[in-house]
Amino acid sequence: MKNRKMKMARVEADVSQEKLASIVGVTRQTINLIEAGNYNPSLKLCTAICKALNKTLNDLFWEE
Amino acid sequence: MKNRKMKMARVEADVSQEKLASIVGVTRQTINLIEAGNYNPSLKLCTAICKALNKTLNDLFWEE
DNA sequence: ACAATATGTAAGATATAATTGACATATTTA
DNA sequence: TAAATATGTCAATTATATCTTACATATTGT
Repeated sequence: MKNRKMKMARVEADVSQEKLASIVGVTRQTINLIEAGNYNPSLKLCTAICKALNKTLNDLFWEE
Repeated sequence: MKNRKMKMARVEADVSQEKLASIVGVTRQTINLIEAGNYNPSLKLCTAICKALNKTLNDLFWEE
């Protein structure tokens, strides 16, 4: 399933996929894939994304 | 750095590394490595561990 | 309308998470 | 004390996250 929470947080922070990618040190495609879902990123990457967007793991990656 | 929070949650739930491993579908060594630190598990695995121990991502894997 | 920027996907290569098997040391329990 | 059970760690292999390159479609601004 798509990760809408992450996309919303990114758009709210007004950063492009490419900008976020460069901040956290991955490629644009990786960010795109995470938002598109059917992907299983590493904890380190999830944490870096959260910090870049001023969110926590539960905010962006916890379901239910 | 070691993941003390996860180890404490596991011990509190009274499950061995091996038991937890079988619940979440990985090997004992993988659980051991995560608790020992210097490891970067996948989001899916982190989530499975949290649910097995009745914790959230922030409880076990969020720093600061 | 055009140009620039942003997004969605794909195939093949590389890095690394996770496995398997194995052995040693603790820790618990009879 | 002895026997289980649990933990720590290693080397070699396999599975998969991430990279690279590339192309297409949206979207935004001039």
